[in-house]
Amino acid sequence: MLLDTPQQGTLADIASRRLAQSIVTGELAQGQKLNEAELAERFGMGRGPLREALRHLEGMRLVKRIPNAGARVVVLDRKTLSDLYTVREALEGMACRIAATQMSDDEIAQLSTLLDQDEKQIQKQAGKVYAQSEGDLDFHYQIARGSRNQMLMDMLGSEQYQLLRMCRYRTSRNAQRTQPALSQHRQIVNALANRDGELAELLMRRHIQGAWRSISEMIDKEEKETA
Amino acid sequence: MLLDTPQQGTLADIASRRLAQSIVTGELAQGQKLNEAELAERFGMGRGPLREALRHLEGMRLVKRIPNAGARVVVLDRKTLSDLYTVREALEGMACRIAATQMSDDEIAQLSTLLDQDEKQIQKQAGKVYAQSEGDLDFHYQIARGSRNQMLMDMLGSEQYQLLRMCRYRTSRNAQRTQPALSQHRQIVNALANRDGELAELLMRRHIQGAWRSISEMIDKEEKETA
DNA sequence: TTCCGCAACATTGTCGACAATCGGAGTTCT
DNA sequence: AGAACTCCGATTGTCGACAATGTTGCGGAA
Repeated sequence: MLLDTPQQGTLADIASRRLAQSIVTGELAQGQKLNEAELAERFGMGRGPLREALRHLEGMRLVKRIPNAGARVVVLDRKTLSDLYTVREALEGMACRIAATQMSDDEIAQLSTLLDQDEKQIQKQAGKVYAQSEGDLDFHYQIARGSRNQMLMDMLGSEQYQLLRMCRYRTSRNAQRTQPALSQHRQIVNALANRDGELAELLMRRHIQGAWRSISEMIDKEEKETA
Repeated sequence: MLLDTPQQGTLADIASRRLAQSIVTGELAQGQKLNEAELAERFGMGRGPLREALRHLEGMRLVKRIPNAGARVVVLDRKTLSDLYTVREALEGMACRIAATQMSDDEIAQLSTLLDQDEKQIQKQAGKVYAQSEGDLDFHYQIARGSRNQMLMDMLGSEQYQLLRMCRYRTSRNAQRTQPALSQHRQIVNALANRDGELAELLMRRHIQGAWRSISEMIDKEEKETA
């Protein structure tokens, strides 16, 4: 995978990664209070590095800190997710537009190969998960890289995709949107291959809007079940 | 001003704000090494809170940290600024599109009033600075607020605008772009008043592209002078 | 009974000291 | 002379203890 960060630096960095992992996978529930002393002990470190990690996660929007009252795991309610997908639409649309002029033919071909692999995996798993899987994120991240825009890559990579993964862990059981998603990916690659940035941006934005509609419906169902 | 943060919380927050201010105004030069002990003493606090502040500033992209080697003020080279303006174009374009459907008539009217004030100030100051001034940022921030998208507001407010202000302090002496900028702002307000989100987005994107071209030329001149 | 205040507890915020690591000056070997 | 090695000072990373702040539950008064 291209999104994980195996290299281990300071304790604060390690704590940051471990916490991010726990939050994304749902091991730490949304809204859960994060006790500094407890976490520090669990990770075998002092509270200093852990506090720095919390600051970092706050910047990544994975936790919300309230002065003198501690940190809690962020809660992905409907509004927050809606906002997230809107921002993604803007950023990935732009990335896609630029990628159409900046990516090499080789990179675009690799992107196509990636989709072939995904398709095989889908058939093997009988349409289990795709738009919910890491393969999808790889596709999007490769396009972000294609923009050659470091800030764009940072924003999409280190913040947004973590939140997306978090959202997916929460709602992964349901949701079958693999076929339309794969088809849309193919269209996007076509536009990139034709160096049509405007079309590529349009398609990417539509793709993300579609993903949001799918997630949104899923949230509706869940709310009805819960109620 | 709507962008400053007068409320004082923990020492780390105070340090963060003071450092951000010093960096944005150029009091701390770009690329300058930030010594923890020295800064902690200057601010009259321990190194703990200061380190947390540095983590926070790293998240805001105002400083760059290298493990075991300290933190330095970010350097806004041509590529970084180019990336920044591209991201801004995407985000503010989206904000503008949504604002066209979400802002109240009253808010749009206030926006228009804001421009009137700016115009007066320009005439008084004989076209001194505008696209370089905080008035411009106010305009953009009001539109971000109009999107009703908290994530968008956070990104534009706490990160991007700080970098923009930093860029402006660096290049404020030159650059006269007040008239076209004001005119473009007026066009945008018109589109908002007509509830034409698509046009508003287009105009905002052009406006930011124009701003980047202006900044870019300025950087070119500076480089020639320096060389 | 219910609401308010107060006190004891739990948690966060801060500091100073110690350990680990990095960069550089001086030295030595080829 | 140039390059690499080594040691030393400086700086960052980490920890444990203390202070400040929030929270909780108990008891008393209306």
